[in-house]
Order: sequence, then structure tokens, then C-alpha cells
Amino acid sequence: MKRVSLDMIAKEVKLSKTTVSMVLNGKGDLHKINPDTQTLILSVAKRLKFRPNMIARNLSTGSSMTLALIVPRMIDTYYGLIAESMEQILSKLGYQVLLGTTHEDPVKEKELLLTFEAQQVDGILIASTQHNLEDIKAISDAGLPIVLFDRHYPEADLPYVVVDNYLGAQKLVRHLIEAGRKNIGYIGLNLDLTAIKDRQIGFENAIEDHVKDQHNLKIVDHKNAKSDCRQAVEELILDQGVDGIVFETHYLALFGIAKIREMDVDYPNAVSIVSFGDHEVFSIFRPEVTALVQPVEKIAQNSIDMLMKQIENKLNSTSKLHEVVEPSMEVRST
Amino acid sequence: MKRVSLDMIAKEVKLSKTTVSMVLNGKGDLHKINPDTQTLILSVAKRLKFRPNMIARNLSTGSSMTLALIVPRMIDTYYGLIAESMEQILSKLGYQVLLGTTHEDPVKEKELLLTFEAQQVDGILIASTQHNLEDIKAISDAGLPIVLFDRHYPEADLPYVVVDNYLGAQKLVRHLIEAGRKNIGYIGLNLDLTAIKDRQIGFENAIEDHVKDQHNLKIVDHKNAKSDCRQAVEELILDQGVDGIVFETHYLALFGIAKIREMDVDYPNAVSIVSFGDHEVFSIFRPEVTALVQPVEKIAQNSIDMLMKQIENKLNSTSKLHEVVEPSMEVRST
DNA sequence: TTGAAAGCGCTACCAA
DNA sequence: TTGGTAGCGCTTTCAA
Repeated sequence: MKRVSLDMIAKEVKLSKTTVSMVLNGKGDLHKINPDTQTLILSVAKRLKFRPNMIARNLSTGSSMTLALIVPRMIDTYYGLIAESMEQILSKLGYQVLLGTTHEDPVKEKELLLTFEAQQVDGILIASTQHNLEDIKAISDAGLPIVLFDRHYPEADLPYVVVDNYLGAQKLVRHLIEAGRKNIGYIGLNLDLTAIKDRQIGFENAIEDHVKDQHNLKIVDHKNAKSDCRQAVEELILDQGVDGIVFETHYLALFGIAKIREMDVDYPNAVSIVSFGDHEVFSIFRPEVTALVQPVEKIAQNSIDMLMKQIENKLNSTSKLHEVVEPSMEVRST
Repeated sequence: MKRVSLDMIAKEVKLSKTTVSMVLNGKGDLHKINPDTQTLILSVAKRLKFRPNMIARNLSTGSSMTLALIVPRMIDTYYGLIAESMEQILSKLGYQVLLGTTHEDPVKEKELLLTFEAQQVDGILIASTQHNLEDIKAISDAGLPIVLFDRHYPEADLPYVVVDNYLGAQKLVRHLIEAGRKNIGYIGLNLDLTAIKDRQIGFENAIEDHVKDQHNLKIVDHKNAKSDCRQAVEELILDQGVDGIVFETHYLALFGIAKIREMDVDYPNAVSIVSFGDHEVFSIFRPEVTALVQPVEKIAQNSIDMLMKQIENKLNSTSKLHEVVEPSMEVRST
């Protein structure tokens, strides 16, 4: 149960902790330690199954080689993908990742932020609830590197990587219009997020640009997304007579499709749909669902690059820490 | 940038680190510290925005209040759910969770195990590749609490929580048989996992029990799951003439359904299907897909309970550290 | 009721 | 080429 420490190895080889430490950290040659001494130390360390106590090292160096990843939830396949992507990249860089989920609760987010800060993480990657500017700003001001991804605070000068939500919504509408749809509806969430608002504005403007006076915009409660969305679909189709619907997120699309199938409508001929955000099943559904795909790997990679720049303090004046990536259409059958 | 430390607070209030430490850890009354002194310390700590350095505390106490969660991958919604469940429970218990994904690679798993051990985690929750008994045993023997979930090593006496895969497969077959299916096929993976083997044996036995001589068992390469599965579906239906298929995992079912829909078969009348493992879209598909659901929350909760028992050293002789939970059928339209 | 001081295990500066 | 030693910031025993 007692772990082997640097000290024990030092005693074993009758050398100082210093020497052992240097060798075990690969700095043997750097400090011109005798090759024989080095091999000796290495072999003893292996024989004794030495595992350095990272906590001690971290306390000493002030760096923990650990980053925090905060997302709203993991069941959302989008964030699952993000998490997976990021974990892979970071693990290659030698970093650990601490996971936190907020469930859109600013209080939980604040707690996570504080705990991670106390935990001495080297940086934070966060898809924020967007209701914690103060805490995030404080953390950033305290010198803890942070990158906001997916959701950001447009009013603050914090590093971020987001997709172009406005453009994305426009692309979706354009697809429907080009497919000959005349009366397009939209179903979105009542979340107070820039990303969400941009999508809604993108939709409204796209509609106004092409087909005047069509404001079939339905906002549903994110806590009752399923039932509210089903009702919105019904109203849009039955009352408004839409022939196309833009869903603001992949899961709204999922709920909506289920409802449409239960209704007596000729889907997708009478009513076509498109989704902001792809889902693994969209290409399995019949008809296959057309979606706007968010470049997950790019978002993950760029967010991490941006964080690393901060950590390595390579922020020369030219490096911009704001990035908007363009989503692309995956045109399928709807 | 310089963080406030215990020392600074001590100086500020002109008391010792000891006193400050006790008060800030809620042990003020326990040590009979003057109430006035306590309120003073608390207010100063708040004013100075004191955040204890957990690394230092951890080094001192030997506990990190951090647990490691290792899963094969996060894009699998099953593990996404597990991760989410566990993170929620653990966060309430005051633990952090370090995430690691193996992608079924024993080498990566070994690395993760070693890193997490060095990182001084207080415990490990792992859905193993099942090719690392040695390392896992070593870690467990070293006194680091560990719980295997979802996948375990039947030959070793390590704590685990798994579902009854054998029974699950039997339930699936039984459902198909009761629905009048006579010629049932099975599509599984070539993974060397007990869970997988149990499902296959469960299938074979269930078939033998009810309908003799039907061994339409196809094993596909997990690295080419999609294309192999599609081919298996084709062979099963065209060559073997099956009228029912059991899919070993939810994603095999997803691939299979896509293929079936592209084929000229009367689905689900001519061929019905069932899936081992549920998926959010199974109730959205038309027809809705019948699946065996694994009790995620129970698995998460029980695994954590089991880990906590070890951490708190409450292992009296009566507490068994092996648990097999029963999966339940979600009968839908197929 | 409060404080001094010895660690926890490692790193890194300064000497030798 | 190698070692002594002073921290890193906190906890905790023993004293006062």
C-alpha cells in the first residue's frame, strides 16, 4: 500500500533525490548525469515500479496538466462527439480532462468553475449556459486560460470558437426555398443563448429576403421540448399550413419527425423538414433527413489550439482569439 | 495573478494558519475557536475571495476527491448516458470526475490506468477492454478502489456491476418466438468480451430451447461494423430466409434497419427485429423498434455505491461486490 | 482557545 | 556530475 517515492529510490541507489528526479524526468543528459548512473536509476525505478506522485509534482510546478471540459449535457450526441474529440486530442498532448455537466443551470456552472479553479486546472473549455459572464470573466482575469466554444458572450472580449449560426439558419431556409417551399415554419427553443437567437434571426431574415410575410416562428420550452415541439408541429401544419419546417436543433427535429409521422400528412412531399445540427440517424431514417452539420472536429481542434496558445503564452498581438466556423449542408432527401 | 493563500488570511487577521485552516474547514466549533474569531476569519476569507489550493490539500491529506471514469467511447449513447449519470451522482458527493476513453485499445487503457493512478485518484470506474487483467489487478492490489462495470473479468475476484447478458439475449429471442417467428437470425460483434459471448450463448441456447437447428449466427468485425452488418443482414434475409433478427447492440440495429429499408422486404411483417440495448430513436422510427433496455441509472448508482464502500472501507464480510442487474424488455412495434 | 512546526513528495536553484 | 535545501500551500499533532 505504501507507494514508492523518489526518496526511496534515492536511498536505494545511494544518490540524491535531485539526481533521481532529473533522470526520471528525462533531463539526465541535460544535466550531464553519468550514463551509467542514469541506467542504474532507471532500472531501479522500474524494478520498484516507481510511479511519481503527480499531486506533489503539481504542487511543486504549479501546473496540473489537467484541463476542464464543461458542457450542458453528455446525452446530447453533439456534446458527446465534442467530448470524445477533445479527449482524444488532449490525451495526445499529455493532458487529463476533468468533466463537468451543467444541465443549463448557471448555479451548477458556477460551482464547477470554482471547483475546477481550486483544482488548479491549467485551462477550461466551456460551452457555457451564457449566464455566468461575471465568473468566467473573473477566472479569465485571474489568468486562468479559458475558451468558450459553441456558446459565447458576444459582449465580452473572451476567446471563443463558435459556428456561424446566422448563416447556418439561412442556408437551411435557402435549401427549402430552392426545393420550392413557399410557406416555411420554424421551431426553436426558449433558451437565452446567442447561438439560438442568431439562428432565429437568420431564419427571419432569410424568410423576408425571399418570401415576404411568413413568420411562422414557434418557440418551445426547452424543459418540455418533446410535447411542446409536437404541438408546435401540429399548429404549424394544421393552422398555418406550412410546407416546410426548420428545426433549431437535432433533437427538436427528432421529436418533430415522430409527430409528423403520426399525423395524416404526406411527408416529405406535403411538408419537408431540415435540421440545424446533424444526428447519426438522419441518414438511416426514410426519408433521409437533410441537416446542417456543425464541424465538431474542427471546433474541438481549434478550441484546444486557442487554449494552448494561452497556456503557452504565445499570444502575440496578431493571434486573434475569436473564431467563427462555417457549418455545411448535408443535403439528403428532405 | 497571485492567489490568496491561507497564510495571507492568517496574516490579515493576525492569527495562525492553523486556526484559519480549522475555521475554513468548518471545524471551528470542534476545536472551540471563539465564535467572533470565526466570523472574522470567514468574512476576511470572503472579502479576499479565498479559494483553497486543492492540490496542496490533496498532497497533505492523501485524498484527491477525484475519481476516474474510463469508457470505450463517448459517442456511444449508452456510455454517454452512463457518464452523465455518474457525473451527476458523483458531483453531489463532492467528487470530480476524470474522463478517459480507450476505443477498445488495451494499450490506451493501460496508459490511462497508470496516469490516473499517478494522478492519485481516489477510485476508478471502468468499462474495460477486458484485456488488461494484470494491470487492473495490480491497481486493485495496490489498494486503489476500482469497480468494473458493463464489462468484467469473470475469472478474477474484482468488484463489478454488469447486466445479465445471457438472460437479456434469451428475452429477445423469446419475444420474437412469441411473435410467431420461426427462423431467427443473430448479428453480433467479434469482440472478445464476456458480455458479448454471453449474449451469443444466450441466443444459441434460447434458439435450441424453442426452435431446433436454427443457427443463423453472424459475427461481424467491429471495425467494419457498418458494412459488415449490412452484408450480414442481406445474407440472413436472402440466403437464410430468416423472419426475425436479433441485433447484439443498438448501433448494429441502426445499421441493420437502414439496410433492411433499402432491401425489397416487407419490414417488419416479413422480417422483424429486436435490439440488445435501447436508443433514443427507436421510439421515433416507424415501426418503433423493440429493444432490451439496460438500466443505466441503476448501473451507475450501484457501481458508485460499490466504489464508495471500498473507499470508506466499509467492506464488512457480508457486502458482496459482485452484482448482476436484470435488463428489461421495451416491447414496441417490431 | 490558539499556535508552532513537522510533514505530504516533488522540483529547481545554487553550490560543490 | 551530483547534492543540499528551500519551497509549493495545506493539514494535523502536540504544546501552550
